Amino acid sequence: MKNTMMPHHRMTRQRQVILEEIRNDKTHPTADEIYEKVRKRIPRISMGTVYRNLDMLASSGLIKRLEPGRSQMRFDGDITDHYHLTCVKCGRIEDILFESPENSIETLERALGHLTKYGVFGHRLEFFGLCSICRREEDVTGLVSLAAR
Amino acid sequence: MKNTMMPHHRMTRQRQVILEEIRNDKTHPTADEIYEKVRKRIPRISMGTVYRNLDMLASSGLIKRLEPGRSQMRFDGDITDHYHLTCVKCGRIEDILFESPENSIETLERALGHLTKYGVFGHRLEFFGLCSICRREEDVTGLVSLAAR
DNA sequence: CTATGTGCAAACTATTTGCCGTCTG
DNA sequence: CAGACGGCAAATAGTTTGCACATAG
Repeated sequence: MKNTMMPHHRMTRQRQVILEEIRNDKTHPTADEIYEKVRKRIPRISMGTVYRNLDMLASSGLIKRLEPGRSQMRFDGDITDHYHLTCVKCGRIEDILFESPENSIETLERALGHLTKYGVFGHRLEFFGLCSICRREEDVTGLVSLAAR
Repeated sequence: MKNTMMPHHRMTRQRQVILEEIRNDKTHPTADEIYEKVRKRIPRISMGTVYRNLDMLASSGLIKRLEPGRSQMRFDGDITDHYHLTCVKCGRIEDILFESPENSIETLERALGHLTKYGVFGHRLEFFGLCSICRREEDVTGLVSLAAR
């Protein structure tokens, strides 16, 4: 009752290396950042191969495709459920790990759970703010005035 | 204590018509959909002008720029706070108006409110499911199996 | 008047694809 | 050894930009 006519996927060296590099990268890299890293190990690899593999790996669930509005796609080797913070200053994407007093994420997830009853199967929740690096630079200097996006 | 060196914006006919067309369109149109509509009223308008004005209108807050991952930008003349449902089948974007028993959105917003304490200024929350049109087609036939995205 | 905006066309960026030879299973 | 895959280069799609003229305020 499964795998009827499913194309068979091979684990080529290219695919293997791409997967490894994404898994070893906590920065949510773009396709060309991945390309550069992989190229150090497989110099003649092409961008087309990288994209094809990113597609394949994402649709088979081995990696996650992030889709920040506007800018390019980014990829995440961490496929466990978590949210991201997109930095409004530098564009970097960080994981959000709230162990807040209010357990906000749990409240959120509970609320989101209710929605599935109304025809919603999934959601994407993204946060905007300053990443840890930009927060440091910004310091007490000035608070960022943020147009809601 | 304001408007120091701010460029002055003119309300040209092009800008006016673009704004009108977006405001009269509940479908969250793409740039080229807007272009086609505007072209019926200003035949010689160019795509460049449409894009420049969409940028300007969005950054001045007169319209909202939606940024569905992958696909093109879409725009919304309704700038009041609301969430969207992106149809996983046809890509259409609908407004979500939950007046659910659990008041899920209120719970959500309350939870999201807490996060601002932790350096998050804004968020984007998108839902995935079937839009009203595709829901009708799908009928009782088959439930969509949805990879979490 | 003059800075802001327009039309046009060319440029750009990220991503996708066709072709054909290569290699995995 | 067949079908999946890779390299290469060209093609796309969406969006942006430089330029010279037009126009709102």
